[in-house]
Amino acid sequence: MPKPKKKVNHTITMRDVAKAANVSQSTVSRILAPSSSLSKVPISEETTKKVLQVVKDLGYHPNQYARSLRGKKSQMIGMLIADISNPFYHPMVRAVQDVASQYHYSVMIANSDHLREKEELFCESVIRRPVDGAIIIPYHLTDDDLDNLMTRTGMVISALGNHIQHPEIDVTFADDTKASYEAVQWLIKEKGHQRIGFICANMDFPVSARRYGAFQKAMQESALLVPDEYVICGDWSVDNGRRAITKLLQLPEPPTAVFAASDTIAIGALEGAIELNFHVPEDIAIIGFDDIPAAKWVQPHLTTVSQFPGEMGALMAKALFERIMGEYTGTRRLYEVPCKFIEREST
Amino acid sequence: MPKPKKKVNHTITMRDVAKAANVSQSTVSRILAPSSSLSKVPISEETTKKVLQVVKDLGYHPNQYARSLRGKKSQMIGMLIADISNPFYHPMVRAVQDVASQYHYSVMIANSDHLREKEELFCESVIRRPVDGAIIIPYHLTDDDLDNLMTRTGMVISALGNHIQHPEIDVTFADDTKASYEAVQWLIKEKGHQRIGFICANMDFPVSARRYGAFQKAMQESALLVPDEYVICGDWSVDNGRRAITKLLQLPEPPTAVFAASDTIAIGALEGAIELNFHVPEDIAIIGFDDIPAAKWVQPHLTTVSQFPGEMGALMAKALFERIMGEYTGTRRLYEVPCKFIEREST
DNA sequence: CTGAAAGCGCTTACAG
DNA sequence: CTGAAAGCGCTTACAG
Repeated sequence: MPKPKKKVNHTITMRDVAKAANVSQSTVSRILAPSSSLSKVPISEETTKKVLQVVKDLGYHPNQYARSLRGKKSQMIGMLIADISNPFYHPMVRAVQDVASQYHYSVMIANSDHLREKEELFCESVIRRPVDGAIIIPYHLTDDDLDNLMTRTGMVISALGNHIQHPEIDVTFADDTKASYEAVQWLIKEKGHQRIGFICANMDFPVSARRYGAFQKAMQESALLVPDEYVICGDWSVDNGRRAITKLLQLPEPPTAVFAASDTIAIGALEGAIELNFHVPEDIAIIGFDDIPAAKWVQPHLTTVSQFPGEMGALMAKALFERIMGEYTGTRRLYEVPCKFIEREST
Repeated sequence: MPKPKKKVNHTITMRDVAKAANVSQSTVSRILAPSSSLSKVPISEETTKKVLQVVKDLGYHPNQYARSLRGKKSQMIGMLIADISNPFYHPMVRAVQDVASQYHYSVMIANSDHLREKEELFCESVIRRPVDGAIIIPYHLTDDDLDNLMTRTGMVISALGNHIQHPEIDVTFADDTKASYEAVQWLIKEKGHQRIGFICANMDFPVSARRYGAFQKAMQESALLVPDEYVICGDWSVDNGRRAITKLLQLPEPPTAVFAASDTIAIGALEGAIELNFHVPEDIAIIGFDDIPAAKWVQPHLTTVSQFPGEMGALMAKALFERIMGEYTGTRRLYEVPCKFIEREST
């Protein structure tokens, strides 16, 4: 255990390195600058070697705040997600962090909780502490908001969700509309269901609305009626699924299948149905969405639609860094990541 | 859709505000500085009002890099965890983020993956970009490493795990040794098990070693023998649990109960056992550790030990901010968070 | 109560 | 190939 020594706390600066190596600060800077390799200014190999040795001996690390202030690069990206506790985001966050660390970038993560207020807070915080780029999953933020952010800070943006139309923002999105449509169609055609319910979060979420639209389209194409009581909105929680299924199963004429807009909702529905002594899938079939790890841990294993958030995260990050590094400067690119239907035991 | 306008990108600075309000930059700074409320220097109410109005009109936000460079505060904390994809950390990360945002602080998260190399990378990155404090879950980092970090950057640290002994680092820890001991004892005394296996990650993890020690202690006190084959180490994954249980159940004399050092391992064990047509808990009882959400989704619902990572995160963050704010400056504080045994159906 | 000035640790034209 | 100097946007003694 180290004994409490007084804090000398003499920060080692570039000047110290320069002094110790008998060169000017400019020279040290040129050698250490991230752009030094591509720099026009050549440095003698001898000097470089000497300086690098001193840097190592002193354990010097350049102060990033000074760099950010003086130069334009912050070596940091921001990431705005809804909620770090949502399992859907984990592979995505992890993928982004991994790509970032390849570039020696740090990631600052903020949660919006789907609240406009917190999304705006994020914008403010990247204005105060400009980042080189941001990966954003916008719910309330509009193209104009993002445009404002970009012109104001000069940062580049990579977004999730094809409701973003800004000409300079790369967009990655899951083809969940098609996947939802096909899943419902599968319930009808392959499994012979006629009465199908739909449980989702609030329709304010583009996601909810998209999947609801797809659900309705599939039903209508088979000339199937969806009574109002068959559609229940709430939030993304397990509890919402449990409450919803309880309501549905107590209907005079309950549905024989349910399409849930997320696995957490579906798992709640599964639990609720079992608690009410219904058999899944015999009495009631359940389809989820996302394929979170727990989907294959529950009994019966959940039929669901896999979304590849890790892949989406990697795509967003790659697109972002291509722009940050100046490797791409054109108009927006669209990355569609197909979903995959996974039949398990709950249907 | 906003049309591509050329980037004027004139950063609004404090000088702009000063000019517009007809005061000096110093005055603007005094009014906006985070410490302004407690500042010794008084400002006339009129000036304050005028400046604040201009700030609002211009949409000015102070540049945090300049602040960090000039002053000592960065308005940012670092957080080092093993892996953001591990469900155990989610409530903890979330709690930390929530406390931080109350103080208008941002959180920079880094994953160590339990790798010394990545833990050192974290240290380097907070030297380059000094934060006011850090929440660290150290595996390889020693008291000396942390001491070095503190004296070098002046930051304060709050850590998880009572293997950290540094006199100035507040430590939060779960009482998992006692909880493990009691869980195993419960299997013996209440459930009458004599042959109990133990599955964990690598013994290099203090966590593995602690829980293994507690397991052995409980067994020995009941004069129960633990054959070497009953103890299987690997990693924290579901797969490890599945592989381990397969080995255990194929032993000539398999255990009748298994204590898994994490829920993910336990869930793998559960799946593996069921795949081999064993009944849980009749043929083999399984106890996990952590109480991740999925513990109550699997069938049979997993008996486990709850760990309250959210509470631990909140405690660590609170302790940290007390030091950052200068409200506490004394020697290290210890926060022991008791675990809670949760009997469900897998035992 | 307010302002002029120095300086935080860097990068980058400008000179040589 | 290298150095002296200006300046990024702030905060904070130092003066008044």
